[in-house]
Amino acid sequence: MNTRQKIVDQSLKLFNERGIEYVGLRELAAILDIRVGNISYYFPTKDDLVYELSQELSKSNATLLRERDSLTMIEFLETLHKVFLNHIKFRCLLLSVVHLIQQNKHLASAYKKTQSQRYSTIRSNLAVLEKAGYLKIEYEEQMEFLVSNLSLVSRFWISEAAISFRQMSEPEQVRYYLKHVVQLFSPYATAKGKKDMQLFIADL
Amino acid sequence: MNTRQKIVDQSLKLFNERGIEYVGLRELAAILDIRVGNISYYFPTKDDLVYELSQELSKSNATLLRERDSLTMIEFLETLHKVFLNHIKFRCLLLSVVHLIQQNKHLASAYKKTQSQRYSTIRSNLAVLEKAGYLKIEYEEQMEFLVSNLSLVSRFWISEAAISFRQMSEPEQVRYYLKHVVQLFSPYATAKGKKDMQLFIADL
DNA sequence: GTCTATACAAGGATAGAC
DNA sequence: GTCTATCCTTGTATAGAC
Repeated sequence: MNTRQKIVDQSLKLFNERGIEYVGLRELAAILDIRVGNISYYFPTKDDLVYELSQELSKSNATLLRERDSLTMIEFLETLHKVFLNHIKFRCLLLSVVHLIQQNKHLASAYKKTQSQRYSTIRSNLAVLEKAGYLKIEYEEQMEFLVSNLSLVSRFWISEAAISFRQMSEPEQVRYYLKHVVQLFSPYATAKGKKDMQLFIADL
Repeated sequence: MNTRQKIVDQSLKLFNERGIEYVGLRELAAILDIRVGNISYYFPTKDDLVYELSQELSKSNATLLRERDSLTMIEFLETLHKVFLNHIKFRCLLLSVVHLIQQNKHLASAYKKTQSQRYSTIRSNLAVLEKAGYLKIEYEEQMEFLVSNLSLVSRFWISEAAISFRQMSEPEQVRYYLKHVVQLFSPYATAKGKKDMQLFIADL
């Protein structure tokens, strides 16, 4: 494996373990048995390295979340499951998302684009689920709320878990928040939708 | 005003403006026209200063959030409004809550205590609202969900606003998320509860 | 193109003079 | 109670070896 890839892989590992802000470049270099300047060669600043990681997360989520012509409730929830697993893989980014966006201009503008796209994709998916008879959404406000709450939970579930559910294993945390999302959708689900949700929970 | 208090006040101001991690003690000292060592005299470490701020937030929230024998839906929402205003006053803490808890042992153990207390207070308040005929909660899972989602939104609304709604003024942000919470409770509200919620929104 | 060595500024922390 | 001087660590920049 080339040096660049080694840096990316090892930094993700360390950042996930201890937080981006608390892993120094010298420590990263020491573990890879290279010198700091060598990291700077591939990534002039630490922000550039973090940006690279953020792009990997963004790409792998983009392949999961896309607009669909047809979609079952099960498929929707399974996609969300995969997105949550991706969040675990890049947990350091989600734990620092606020600071990163405030400090890392490059990352911020990329994030802004993906987020507004993500938002409308979720909305479109929910609309498809309604047409297919899984959801019953009466007012625009309800749609707005569901998209908004789902976005907030998706962004911050891992932060809350880090604070409040450290004793739980990662798969347990994922299950907990997936059930949480199912509960969020419950009041807006048809009988057909509820059946799918129960099946999904049972398989979890 | 004594030096200690000046340090607390000015640090909160600066931390809120630019983030705890990005305000140096030298800069804080310069603005107060004192020297770094003088800050260290009152607060041996930066963490100690931040801990002091966290205690102020904790205290002022504790006077707002307490278990009640009787409670109207309006009162409940007005309390939440005040809590959200408090969050704005100490926004630097909420924006860094994850890192603070992971790094600041003192703060972490204090937070753990208040949080579990907060959780059961919210649950108790919702139970009172149900008894008073504002809410209709059928399963324990629904109660669990409401408490859990309300906690998550309360903790992270300000982080999400910082990322996604920077163009909105602070009062607009507060209104947005209060409406969000009302929407969250809507499916579980009785006619009586819905009436109160509409009144609350109208007065916002 | 790849990597090392080294220097620099800024941050928090601390010992000791007054 | 206040301040100076100093230490150590971090991110960053760059000159130069191969």
